[in-house]
Amino acid sequence: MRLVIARCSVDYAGRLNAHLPLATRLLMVKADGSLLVHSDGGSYKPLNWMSPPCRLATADPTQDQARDGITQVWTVRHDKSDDRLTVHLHEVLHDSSHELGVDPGLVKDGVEAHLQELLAEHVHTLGTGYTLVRREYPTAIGPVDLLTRDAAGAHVAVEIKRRGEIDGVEQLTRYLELLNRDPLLAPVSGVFAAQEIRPQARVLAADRGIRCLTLDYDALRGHDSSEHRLF
Amino acid sequence: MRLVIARCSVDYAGRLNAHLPLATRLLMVKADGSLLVHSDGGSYKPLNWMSPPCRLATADPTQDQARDGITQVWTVRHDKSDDRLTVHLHEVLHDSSHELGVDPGLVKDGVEAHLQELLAEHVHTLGTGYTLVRREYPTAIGPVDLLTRDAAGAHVAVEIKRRGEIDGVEQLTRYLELLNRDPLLAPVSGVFAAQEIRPQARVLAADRGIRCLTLDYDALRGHDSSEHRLF
DNA sequence: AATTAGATCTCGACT
DNA sequence: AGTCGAGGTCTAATT
Repeated sequence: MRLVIARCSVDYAGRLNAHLPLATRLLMVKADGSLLVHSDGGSYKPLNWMSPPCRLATADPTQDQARDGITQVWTVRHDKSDDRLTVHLHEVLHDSSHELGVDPGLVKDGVEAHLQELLAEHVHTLGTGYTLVRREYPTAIGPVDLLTRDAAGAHVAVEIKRRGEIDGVEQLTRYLELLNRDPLLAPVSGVFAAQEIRPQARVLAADRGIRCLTLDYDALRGHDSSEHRLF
Repeated sequence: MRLVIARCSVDYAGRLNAHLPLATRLLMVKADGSLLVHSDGGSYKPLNWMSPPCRLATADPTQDQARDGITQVWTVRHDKSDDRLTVHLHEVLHDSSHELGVDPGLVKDGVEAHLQELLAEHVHTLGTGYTLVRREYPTAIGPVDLLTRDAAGAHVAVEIKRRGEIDGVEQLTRYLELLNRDPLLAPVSGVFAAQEIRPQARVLAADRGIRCLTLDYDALRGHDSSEHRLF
């Protein structure tokens, strides 16, 4: 990885055209030739970048460019498309290279799949006497996250999201419509379960006769009988 | 901006839990206290990060941690949530700080809205005798980019994209289906206009009887009567 | 503050 | 290789 701090202007041409006026920025050249242009604020997204696979070429300025104070011109071209990034460097304030090696990568925990797993394991969270029929119960338009029965034996379909938004309620509605056509299952009611449920989703769920359930991930995990931790 | 190259492990706890095993990485500390952890590959997304507003605290290792080879412990806490990022530094290979100043920011050009504006202005690009009915013609499922009439007075709906892909053709198909139900408009034909049209999209468009039109952005802009330039 | 739609989205899974 | 869905999505515009 090469790190360059430089006063520079940047132009991107590809899916759109974009221009960065002259200012001091970080230029990060990764081992695969990709380039990131970062300012000293904002979020994790660079101001400008070129994704791999791509190639970086550095060139001397033309006489005209040199007269304008440009000392180097970098051009990064994408291998597959005609996207290109052009950096005009005026002044290099720092330049260092570092050997990083291959990264072992990220280990994640706590995604939707895990919530489903946990809720399947602790189906009593839905209410006393609930039992699990199966996870990923298949329907014509895709699998329902959980199919359960309540204490009275009536079927209850559960849709699980990390963040409960309106489209999740729509999805569950479609499942319920389909499941209720099956005389062996009907009547099937619905539960919309999520760590956080948006007000609008709550309103729509209420309108559709769907119950909302806020999940406490840590509490569910705390009672996890298998007690398997990723780290 | 502070740039640190270090052998480190990283843990994130917040909306999910994630762990990065010990390896050499770039730690970028921005002026607003935000932290980005980058490897020497991948796209512009960091392996791990903390977005502003947040605060970075550095601490000495405990005796146990020091015994494990940890020389510094960084903790970044988000101001508004309880998200936190913990970095255990084992070996610092580089450490430099740089004054970047405020960035003037990105100037974008060539977005879909501008293409639409230009094509509306130069509706003859669609063919001789074409006239504009209106931009953003409303339908039940959303506005059609352009509704026009050809030289013979027949209606033509136009969908505009920067890059024409298959979903754009699907979108236009749905509009055409709807517009053709209106006896005052029918028959309505379609034009799929984009700077670049993918082969697959071309095939689907042909199958649906939709004409494809490749837009030359520079040419359209060159004839722009208003001649307003962003830069 | 909440919501919506777009992104040079990125990223992973599945076909 | 394409397609689909989710993301610690992020981001900006609009209500």
